[in-house]
Amino acid sequence: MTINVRFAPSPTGVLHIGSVRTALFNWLYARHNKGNFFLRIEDTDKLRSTDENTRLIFKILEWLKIDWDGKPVIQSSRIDRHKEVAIDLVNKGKAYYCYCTSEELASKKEQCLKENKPYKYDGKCRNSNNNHDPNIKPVIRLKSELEGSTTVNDMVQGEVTVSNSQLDDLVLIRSDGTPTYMLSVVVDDHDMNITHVIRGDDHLTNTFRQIQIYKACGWEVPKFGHIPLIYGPDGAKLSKRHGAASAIDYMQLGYLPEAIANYLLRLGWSHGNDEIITREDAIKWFDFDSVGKSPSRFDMAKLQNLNAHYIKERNNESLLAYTLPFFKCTVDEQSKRNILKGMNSLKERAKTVVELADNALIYVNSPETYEEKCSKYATSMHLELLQEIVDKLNTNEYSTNEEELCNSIKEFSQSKGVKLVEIAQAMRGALCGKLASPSVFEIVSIIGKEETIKRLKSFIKYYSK
RNA sequence: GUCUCCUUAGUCUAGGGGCCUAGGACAUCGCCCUCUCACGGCGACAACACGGGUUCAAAUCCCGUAGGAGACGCCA
Repeated sequence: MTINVRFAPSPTGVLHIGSVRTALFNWLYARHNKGNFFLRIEDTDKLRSTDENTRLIFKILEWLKIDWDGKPVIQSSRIDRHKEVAIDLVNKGKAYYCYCTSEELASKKEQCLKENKPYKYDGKCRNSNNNHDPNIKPVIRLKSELEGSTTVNDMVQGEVTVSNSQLDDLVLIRSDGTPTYMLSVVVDDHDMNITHVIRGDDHLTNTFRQIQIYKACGWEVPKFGHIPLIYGPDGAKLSKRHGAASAIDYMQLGYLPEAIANYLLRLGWSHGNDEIITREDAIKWFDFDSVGKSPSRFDMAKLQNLNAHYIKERNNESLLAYTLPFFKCTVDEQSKRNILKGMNSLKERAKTVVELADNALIYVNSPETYEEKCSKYATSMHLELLQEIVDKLNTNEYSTNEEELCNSIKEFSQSKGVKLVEIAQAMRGALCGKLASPSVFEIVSIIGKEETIKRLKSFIKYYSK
């Protein structure tokens, strides 16, 4: 039997990072089992759904290389089918028209709240379809089972049973004639031949209601896997105030898709002590036995660590290409070549590509400003030393070969009785405008004699005033 | 409130009666390397929510308690 799974986000908001993990788990499960991974856009809430959000869903999945099979199903295009199923259920006596108004129900609900009783639709219209106001547009409700219990054998949560007395007659079709989410998911999952419904565990209790719809329709109930949610560092729902909740934010923050995927995979799933997991291994190893039941918190520090790892792992050319859009200025061809030359050193200093682009600026422009701390290495002594280096560079006494220059400057510092760090830091300030960077000798070797002299002179001039 | 689920260091987790003096990773701290910042290497700190059982033996099984989360819409 072919395994069919689906990812069914609704474009009513920006794609949440937790949803991305749901997509990942679905995708991994499908690929592991050589099944299909379908995509369905649940856009039936037309008021809140936007095309922009839909576009972003595709963009992020593509970015993460989570590819889907076939064409995405647009739920709103299937409304007629959903209605048809509901009408059919009414005809079979499995559902009924309910003429209770929202106001009426709201007051009943309030009453229950006051009395501290759990609210449930009382089933007023279930058996009495007479004497209703013809002006009222009815909803269609499912006649759910009153007795017994419903059990889900969940791939993650295990066996979970709920008494049917907890469930009420849910609305299938709203009074405006549109189908509800509960109906739509069930019909679509059935029609799409979904064999395994893998989603966030906020849907676990919905599942019991949905199973009743399956049963009423006489359809086979798929397998379910409800994965725990992801929370923010404080245990509350992950949101903007924790840094970022939407997947697109992480893209813009300079995280690599492979880092996000690896991080998300390890949140709630594990394979022994493995931390860095390739796509291939993830597909090979992924299963629901190793998905934990407890919710996890999002930890930026660990994501950063993983991101730093994947930055180092990327080859320099592809990393540069990926980083280019993150530069705040244009990067000409010569600068690109220089960045590439210094990339090995740049790589190990960056936790995000935003940082990488920032640090790579030394190969694009001369420093525009000097960090306050630079003044510590701009005393008259430092400036004199730098001037001597400028002169020796000018007369070619010093070469710009990294190793040779390093040796020369070391000798120079010894002859002057000055610690190497004093000279190196002064040079760093002059070359970078700040006191943290790759090796100054490497920088000189990359930007070359002219540029080096220019930057040293500017520094001397700036601090001579 | 009702129902459902969860609980190993700050965080992600391994573990499924004896291999546990509880393992790994991130974070933190220290040392080494060192032209700065990083990388890397070495090391340290740090957890079985609590209370009862069952058993020769419990992080592991059972029952309570506490805490947390989710659901209870004509939202999805």
